[in-house]
Amino acid sequence: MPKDRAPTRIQKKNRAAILEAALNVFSAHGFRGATVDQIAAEAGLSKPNLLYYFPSKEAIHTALLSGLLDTWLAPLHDLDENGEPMEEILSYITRKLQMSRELPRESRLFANELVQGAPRIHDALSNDLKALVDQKAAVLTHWMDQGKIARLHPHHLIFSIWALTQHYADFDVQVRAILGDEDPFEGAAPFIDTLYRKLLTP
Amino acid sequence: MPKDRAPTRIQKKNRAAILEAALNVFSAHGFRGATVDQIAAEAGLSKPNLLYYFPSKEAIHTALLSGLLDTWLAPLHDLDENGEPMEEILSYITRKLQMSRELPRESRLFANELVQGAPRIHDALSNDLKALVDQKAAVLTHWMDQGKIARLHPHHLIFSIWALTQHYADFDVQVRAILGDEDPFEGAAPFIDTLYRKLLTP
DNA sequence: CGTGAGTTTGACCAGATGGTCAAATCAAGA
DNA sequence: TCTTGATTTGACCATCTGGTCAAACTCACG
Repeated sequence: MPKDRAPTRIQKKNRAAILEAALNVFSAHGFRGATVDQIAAEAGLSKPNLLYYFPSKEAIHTALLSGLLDTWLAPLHDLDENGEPMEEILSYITRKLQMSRELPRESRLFANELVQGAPRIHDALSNDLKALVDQKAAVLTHWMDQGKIARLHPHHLIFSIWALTQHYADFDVQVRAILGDEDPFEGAAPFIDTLYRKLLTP
Repeated sequence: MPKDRAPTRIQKKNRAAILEAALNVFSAHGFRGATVDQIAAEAGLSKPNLLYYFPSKEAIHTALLSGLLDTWLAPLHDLDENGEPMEEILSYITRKLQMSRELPRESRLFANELVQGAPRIHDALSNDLKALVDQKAAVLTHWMDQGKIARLHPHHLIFSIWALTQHYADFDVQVRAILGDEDPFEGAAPFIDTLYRKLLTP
């Protein structure tokens, strides 16, 4: 394992290649379904070489998840309590849907983890995520108190946004099997926009 | 393997125990993450004994999925084109949400399969499921033409119902981590009901 | 009972998989 | 160029896993 110094050119390149490959493989097959050989091959490294950069399969997975969690929650984080309520929420929704289109692997990585009980990120959920959601729920409640948006259960409002947007990334195969040639996001964007306009109008 | 005769008392009991155990294990760990030993142990059988009833791990999985698909789609199947539109749809939603509460393992079984690209049920999706959804989408469109419900993309309307209801089964850990003690379904039911009343009112 | 089909099991196997290690090779600064 | 740490690899290992098999056991029924 490399010492504690600044990462070399090669270290940077290989670590990045490994994480990129791991994202492909873990998101497509889940933790248990992914093999170190597969990740190594996709990263263009031999298995022992890969294990020179990360001590174990688990370590790769952990590095991936924690590295992506911030990216994943950024849109919610950006929800601005000083902005125009309806506009803020619709823009949050747009960004989430965009992430489902542009980062489906990340979405499925988390989906895989969650659907199997989140054995490796349970802490992050009940600490960091809960704190963030509670905070934003308070903002939503405040907007409701002001009569700016319809009164609804703020947590379930957030869940509904997650469900509606991530569905298109996580269950992509199903959506495409049913829609055929039609681009899922073409129809999803206006549908979801309409839905929340109607729902949130007081 | 037992002959082609009527199943004996023991066969019935053991097959049922195996499928029940398999549902537990597959829904919690996915196909690849589940082991035959685990299923056998949970069914109270030895591994060779289990493989006396099903020829392979794959066969158990297939039997489970195809056995449950009908159950899973029954609520949509029951959507009655001759019923009162709003009432029919809201009742469909209620039944779907109820399934998330009462049959979360089944939901996660399909979720696991779908999120990993549905390698084992791709055919069922683009044939049976697509046909059913297209047919019900036509019913929805008809109701929209009659002005009974708001005009929306029918397929995405169906997707939204799936997303909102199944979210509570598939991502149960996340929902509970955020809600704490609060019962997810207590809040979800009225939230979703309100949502669709607002959305569908012309 | 006795008997034949149905059921169960311990021992076993081959391949896959996560991980190790010493030796070989490479790269960059003195 | 030489040296030293960084990088890479082939060979190897223990364990896990899906699956097999022959032998043993049990059950239902004539």
